[in-house]
Amino acid sequence: MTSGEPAGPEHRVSEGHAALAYDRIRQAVVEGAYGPGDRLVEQRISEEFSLSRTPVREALRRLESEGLVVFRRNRGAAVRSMSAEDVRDLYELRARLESYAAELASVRGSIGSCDTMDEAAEQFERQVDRSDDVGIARDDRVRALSDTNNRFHQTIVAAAGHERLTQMLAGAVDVPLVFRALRGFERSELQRSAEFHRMTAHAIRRGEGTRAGRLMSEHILLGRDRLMEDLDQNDGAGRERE
Amino acid sequence: MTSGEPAGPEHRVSEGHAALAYDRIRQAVVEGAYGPGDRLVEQRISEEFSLSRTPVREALRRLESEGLVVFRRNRGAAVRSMSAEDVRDLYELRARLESYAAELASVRGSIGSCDTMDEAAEQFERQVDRSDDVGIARDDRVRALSDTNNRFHQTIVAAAGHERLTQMLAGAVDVPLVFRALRGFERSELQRSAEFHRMTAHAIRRGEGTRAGRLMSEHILLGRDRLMEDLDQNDGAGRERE
DNA sequence: CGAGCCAGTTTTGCATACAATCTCCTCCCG
DNA sequence: CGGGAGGAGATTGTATGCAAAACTGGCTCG
Repeated sequence: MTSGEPAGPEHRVSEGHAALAYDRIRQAVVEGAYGPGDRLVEQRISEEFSLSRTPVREALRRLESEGLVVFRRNRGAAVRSMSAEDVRDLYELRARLESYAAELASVRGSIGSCDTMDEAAEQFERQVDRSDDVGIARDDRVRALSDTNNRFHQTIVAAAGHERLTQMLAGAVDVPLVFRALRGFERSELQRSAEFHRMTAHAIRRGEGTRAGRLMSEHILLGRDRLMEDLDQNDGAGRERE
Repeated sequence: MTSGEPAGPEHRVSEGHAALAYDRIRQAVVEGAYGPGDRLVEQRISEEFSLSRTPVREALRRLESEGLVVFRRNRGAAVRSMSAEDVRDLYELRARLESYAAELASVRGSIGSCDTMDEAAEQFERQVDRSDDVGIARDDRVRALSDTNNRFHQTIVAAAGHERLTQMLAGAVDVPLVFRALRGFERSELQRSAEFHRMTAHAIRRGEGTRAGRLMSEHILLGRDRLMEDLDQNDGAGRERE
């Protein structure tokens, strides 16, 4: 191992340095610490994390395969920037994939996964109800909401029991955008999302795959519509070069 | 560059060693030179291609993200082996994605892409008609058929103009299986495929997205059914361990 | 005779070194 | 004063070295 971890065996590297770099870069991109178009220079990142370039490079290529960053030959990685059309397309793709996942979960899901799903839906609802609390910083509330939302969706995807689909959804759910969308939601919109979560979960539990799929699709497309308004207002064209 | 290229500037490395390794490993996997479960040892492969391990490793991770190989921590890469259920699931996923692509192509496709599509469909048909020729080795015929088939499908995907979808289909179309499926097709089944190609192309050209999507889906699911019979007969359970 | 364990080998995962390419800035010439 | 050649610095792409982890085989001990 390198120097730099003086004492403390609690610094687990159990998943390897590449996975660690992946997690941290991903989080930075998701939360917007690196904005669209920003270059991700291997040397700088590796110094930032006290690693060599090798695992950083590996992490970047993995993020590329998930669509979060783009590579250009001899120019390295940069955070992907998307036009409004790209966002629209991506959300429709996601809607179809998660709709499929919901259908499968209706057929294959276990009781346990249904319980987890319900639990996440209820927690989401509680967090929405408490969304007026001034005790917590807005960003922290959004982050908690985002985590719970992800947990709900991921539970369904896992219940579908389709490895390839799971892998693809990791690349189709543009987490930076979901984060941003949740941030811009009004309370009533959050409540509507919670409603869709409940309805979808209910359909899945009853094994009504087609309805579950349609609800999920509609849920995601509603989110898309709201996000598109946001993008139109704030970014104008939403196009960033380089 | 390394030694080993004494004379001749024609040895273009224009795309980089990693891309070269990617192409060659991929081809080996697709055509079955490496079978499911075979380990892909970095050292051996790099010697085989006269490269260092670095680009080979990068190529392997890329193939992993496309689902052709699997990695296990500290155990490296192996060709992915799939159960019959996995194959069934994968084909349904592909059917949905390509169905979406066909819908989009109906709306967004240019005249030029329609022409390319028709041309590929016609070539496929001609190759099917000539599939009795004894002048050509069976494997070469299948390879040509596979190439043309890929060209048809990829033209539609390209016409959809959805970058992310394109990327995903690269990982959802399990080329080894498609190759194998075509290999097992009877002449009548090939003719039916050609028929579906024509019908789908027609629907796309007329802008009837829903029909195009359904035809594409049915086309792919028919291929799946045929392949599943094959797998059931030849592999028994189709499960291979380590 | 079988289970467990220890050493040797293989292979991965990470670090580092080096060469090729790109970028950008300067400087010279028209 | 503008534009292009060229060189310095920055950054990627590839090669290689090394330590840790996993597999293999044989040995001991029950």
